[in-house]
Amino acid sequence: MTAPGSIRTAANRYGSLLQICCLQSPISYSLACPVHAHMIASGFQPRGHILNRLIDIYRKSSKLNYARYLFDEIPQPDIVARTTLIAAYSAAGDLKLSRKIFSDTPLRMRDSVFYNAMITAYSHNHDGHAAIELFCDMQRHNFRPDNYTFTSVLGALALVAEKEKHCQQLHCAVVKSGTGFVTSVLNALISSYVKCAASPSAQSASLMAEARRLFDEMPNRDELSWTTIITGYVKNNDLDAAKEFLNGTSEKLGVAWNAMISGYAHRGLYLEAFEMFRKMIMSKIQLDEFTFTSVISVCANAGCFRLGKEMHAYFLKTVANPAPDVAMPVNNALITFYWKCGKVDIAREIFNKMPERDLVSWNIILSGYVNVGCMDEAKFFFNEMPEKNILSWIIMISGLAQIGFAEEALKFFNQMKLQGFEPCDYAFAGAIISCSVLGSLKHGRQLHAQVVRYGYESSLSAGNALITMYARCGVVDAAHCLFINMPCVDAVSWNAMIAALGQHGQGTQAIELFEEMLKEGILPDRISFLTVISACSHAGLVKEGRKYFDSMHNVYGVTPDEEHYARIIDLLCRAGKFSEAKEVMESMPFEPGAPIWEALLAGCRIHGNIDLGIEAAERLFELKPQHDGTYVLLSNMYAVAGQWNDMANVRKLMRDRGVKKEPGCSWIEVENKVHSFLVGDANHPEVQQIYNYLEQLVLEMRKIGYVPDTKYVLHDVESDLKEHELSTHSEKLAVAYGFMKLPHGATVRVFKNLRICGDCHNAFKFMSKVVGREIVVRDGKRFHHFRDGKCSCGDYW
DNA sequence: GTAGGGTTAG
Repeated sequence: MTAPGSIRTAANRYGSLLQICCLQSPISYSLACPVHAHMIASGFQPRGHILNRLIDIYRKSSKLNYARYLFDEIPQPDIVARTTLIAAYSAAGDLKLSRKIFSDTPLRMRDSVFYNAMITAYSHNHDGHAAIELFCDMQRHNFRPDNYTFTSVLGALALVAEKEKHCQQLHCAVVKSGTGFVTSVLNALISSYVKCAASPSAQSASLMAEARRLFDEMPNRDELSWTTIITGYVKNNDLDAAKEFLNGTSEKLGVAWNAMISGYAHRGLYLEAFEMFRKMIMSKIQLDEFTFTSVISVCANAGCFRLGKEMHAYFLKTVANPAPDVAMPVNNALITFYWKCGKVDIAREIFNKMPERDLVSWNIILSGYVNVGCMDEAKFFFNEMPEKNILSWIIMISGLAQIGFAEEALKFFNQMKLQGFEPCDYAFAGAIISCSVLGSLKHGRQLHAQVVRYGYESSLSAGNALITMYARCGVVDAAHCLFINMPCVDAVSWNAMIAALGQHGQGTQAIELFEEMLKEGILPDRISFLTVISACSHAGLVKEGRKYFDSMHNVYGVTPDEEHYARIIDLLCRAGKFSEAKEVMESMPFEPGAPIWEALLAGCRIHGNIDLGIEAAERLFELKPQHDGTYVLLSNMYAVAGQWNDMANVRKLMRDRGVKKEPGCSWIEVENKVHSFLVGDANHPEVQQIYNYLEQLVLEMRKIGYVPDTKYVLHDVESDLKEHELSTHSEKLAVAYGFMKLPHGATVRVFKNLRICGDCHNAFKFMSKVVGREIVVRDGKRFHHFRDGKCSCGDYW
């Protein structure tokens, strides 16, 4: 046992030694360890400030277990030790342990600092309500709130729904407490008003005015006051006001400069962001990882590859040997930059070399692979992730949906829910888009109901996805109704609705909507022009389509790209205006690629323009020798013209090159299940009943004038065999199945992967009359609504 | 022993 007289000496020595450990930067765990070991070996029991210092060293060295162990060993830990540990666990994200220590502490031991630490713990761990409640609680127990209390509890305001009410109440409490002139408290109050102003549907102007009044009347302003008001204006979209304040101070406010750069970046004002960065260097403001992160992200979004690479080099030069937590966000931005510039390999290299990665790093590399369509790589990273958040799932779901892997996307959506993630509006959007790919109206409607139940009715992403879903499932009226009732819409919503009308052959209405969008002051983007020109093309509105195409560059400054040219050539060729189409092709500032020749070939097939068709096909054979569509279109053209030898040659060429024709497949949703059919299907369990039903139906149709058009059977076979083959086309089987199984009178909605066949198109007109119900067919390109013997496309397709 | 501002992923 140590003699009583030497305890104090020992305590002093240990105290001094630990102080030396604390003075190291970073705090030296390796020095503290032997000191602590010596205490244990000599039987010295640390108390008071020695104990607290040890706990502090362990927590700052991320050795929370040791800190906890020490704490548990003490019979009566004092309030300082308790407060330190609450803060330590809170910083480590363990709110449970913080709360345990808090509630294990008897009321008579507590003080204001102790309460402050717990309020901060709640605030840092996203429980705003608990923070506010504890603030009230401490006052009920007669603990006086101080500067720290107010800055902490005001910080928690951002997390709660009724910010404004709480903000005003806390403002009153501040005044009552006598801390209303303390700079730090005023800074926190200003920051709270700013956050209230920035929340949606708030009276932003008056709240910002209040923030401004507080700032103007401050007796003393520090750097933080300036930073708070400047970033406040940035958050509330008033970059000009922010700039004015920044120019109005001589303080070197790195944080405010960084906020301005990212403010410009978020609004797509890349030039202003770069200008800010340049001025920042000129003003000799210290650049930090936040600066580089924002600027590199600007380079990524603006597509400035060379500048981005220079920034990369500049960062490595400016910040030598950055600590992992400094380098991480910059590396994350760099990974985004490289994959957005098409250099996924470099992105991966940076990812692999990072000493530490966070969830953001993983999500970025995931989106990189999803965006270049490498789903196998994406899945690999997804499975390797040490942890996932909702965004990780959204990246996978929407990525799969976008490349048409709809069933798999829905599987991911369900798996996400099973793993306890509550779907957000973006997750719903991915799942809803998948339903639109599948044509699964029933599932889409169920998801719509869930969107409402989860409170995402007003969400743009979910709403836009729902418009697309209803339209692509054939219910264009529902899409329109949704569009009209959306509380706020963006260019994407308008584009989705214009596309919906266009695909359903309502070209005039599509144009009207496009004009309405212009009147509303929404600037059309490249997608708007793609959709409106397509709408004109489907409806044969040549003059109008031409007008929009010409205006896009001249009036709206949107440079037409290859896709736009392909659509205008499609429009002209469908209308048989081949010389005009040729003129447009010659005016293009680039060599025609596959999309252009494909549009030309499709038009040639419709009008039997064999010579030009051959030219287009030959170019496509060079550009995309493995694409089945070219061979099929060309051989169909020969077949229609009765040139059987030429047709046989094309088929032979296809065989020799090992090109397989994508089989025609049609599907229909019946009672929550998707039934799919191939031509001459023999696999469906009820196929015999379907053939029998069709046979009877065709007899009825013949009575009112239906004659099978055998030119659509593209083999040189006997005529009655041709007729038989026609009657087994996949779309006919699916429609017949719909008649048999759906409730009497219900619209039959059928989907086909390829273009609808000409005889089927004709047959469905007769069927709609004989059976007296509507048939809607979505083929690879557009919709056909058959009603009372007519089709909505007016036979222009 | 306790606080307050800025960044990167859809």
